Amino acid sequence: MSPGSTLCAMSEEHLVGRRRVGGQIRREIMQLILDRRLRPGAALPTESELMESLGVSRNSVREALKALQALDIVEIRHGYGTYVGQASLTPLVDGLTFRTLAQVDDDTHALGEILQVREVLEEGLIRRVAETLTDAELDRLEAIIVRMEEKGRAGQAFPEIDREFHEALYVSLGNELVPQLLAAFWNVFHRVAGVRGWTRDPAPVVTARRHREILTALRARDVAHAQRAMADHFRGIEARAWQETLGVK
Amino acid sequence: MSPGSTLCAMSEEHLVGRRRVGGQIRREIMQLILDRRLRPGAALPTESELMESLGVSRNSVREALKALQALDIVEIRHGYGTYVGQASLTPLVDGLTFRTLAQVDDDTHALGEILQVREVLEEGLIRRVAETLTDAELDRLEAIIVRMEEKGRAGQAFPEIDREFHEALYVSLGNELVPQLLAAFWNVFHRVAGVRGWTRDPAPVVTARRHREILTALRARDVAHAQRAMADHFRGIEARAWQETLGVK
DNA sequence: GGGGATTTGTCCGTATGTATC
DNA sequence: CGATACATACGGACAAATCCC
Repeated sequence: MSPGSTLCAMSEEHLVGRRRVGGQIRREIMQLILDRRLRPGAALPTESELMESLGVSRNSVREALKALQALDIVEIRHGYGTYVGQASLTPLVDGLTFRTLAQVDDDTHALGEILQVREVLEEGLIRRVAETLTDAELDRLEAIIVRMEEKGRAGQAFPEIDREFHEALYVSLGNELVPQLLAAFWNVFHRVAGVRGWTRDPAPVVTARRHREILTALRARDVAHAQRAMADHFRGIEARAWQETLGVK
Repeated sequence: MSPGSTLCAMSEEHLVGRRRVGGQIRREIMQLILDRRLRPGAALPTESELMESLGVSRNSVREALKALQALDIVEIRHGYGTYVGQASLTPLVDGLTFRTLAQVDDDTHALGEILQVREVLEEGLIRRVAETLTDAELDRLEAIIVRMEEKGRAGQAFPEIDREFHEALYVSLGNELVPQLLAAFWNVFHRVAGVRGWTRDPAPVVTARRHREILTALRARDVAHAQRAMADHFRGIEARAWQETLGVK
């Protein structure tokens, strides 16, 4: 396949002298990255070089780069250069956070939808890892839960440890997208919670116990039990969130 | 809570005369939408008005708007105005498509990860809807499958009908995020397949039969059967995709 | 259908801040 | 420290698209 044709069917020649439409320059820069096989972290041409090679002004190049930056497809370092980005799920987090916050009257519904997706995902995922988890991985989860319990006894919340647990749970899948998606949903939930001024977990000991329950089921290779424990965990999250919502109202 | 402080802790006064960093203007425009309770489709201030109210040049405003446009948070209509966008999952589709295409050597892995997430989601979702689907909804699914079978007998592929089926399957959940997420993954998969030049479904009759199997299980309220049928469906998709990949190699 | 007003799209030139060497 | 390369920002100008009268 000839370069320059995967993202856009229109060839370069047809654009000579004609004004580009929509996000044309954006797509051309993406195509440039693909054609040159640039990896995340690799340097892009400078703005001046892009101006010349694309035949557009600096402003147009910058607007396209800013759009690609918002998608985490490129990373711009002030005074240094532009580089290929990680194409992370940051735009998903930004979009979902904004959409949830925009539902000022009832964001409970939007948050509930995100929570339901997380629950469906984790319930299905834990079934898949329950049979393949090694003893070493179980021990790693054990260590994380011990830290949870310590924090819980001290009456402190542990959002980061919670996140770490769910991430460590699914490493054995070898699926890079899964932890990124879960982290994205987790971030949206906690960012919204932060903006809304919700208080920390009021009963960290209970939360730690729910995680312990999941690990116990996994050690026993009891898939059904693990799924139920995960579902209970989400019931707890829902209860906390909805209680806070009512409290604010 | 006072306006202008939910997305950014720094107050306006601290910015007077000081240069903004990173996506500051972007966040200020988002905050403006939130503060004014602007709904999707509502008109934003013009670029000139934003220049004045934010105290920055037109170029800076435009770069911020272009970034928000990439996130589908605003929609820009040439010669008309700027409007609040739908905050759809378009950026997720763009990002995942780019990331998959960037893995030139083996995109099988990246595509497989997306497929696995879709499978986990749909397997868990079908369990939830299996008990609540009404007869009317089952009849609607029936009608969709009939169209599939007609296309299949004619030897034609039916990607759009396939998508329609999976969307109709989960409307009873009342979760708006679910069909959007599934559609996003579906779009990434088929856009990559299109760029890679993969041929259409070689055996549409078989694909139609797998969908029929899902509906049969749902009519019988047989949750386990429905889950198995859905899993089989995905085995079929994987087989097709991997076969194509090997064929290209 | 025509014309004027409004708004976004593109471009140029210049000055400034920033990071690397 | 200076020199260089680069991104950031500003102001002005004109073109293109859309809407309204």
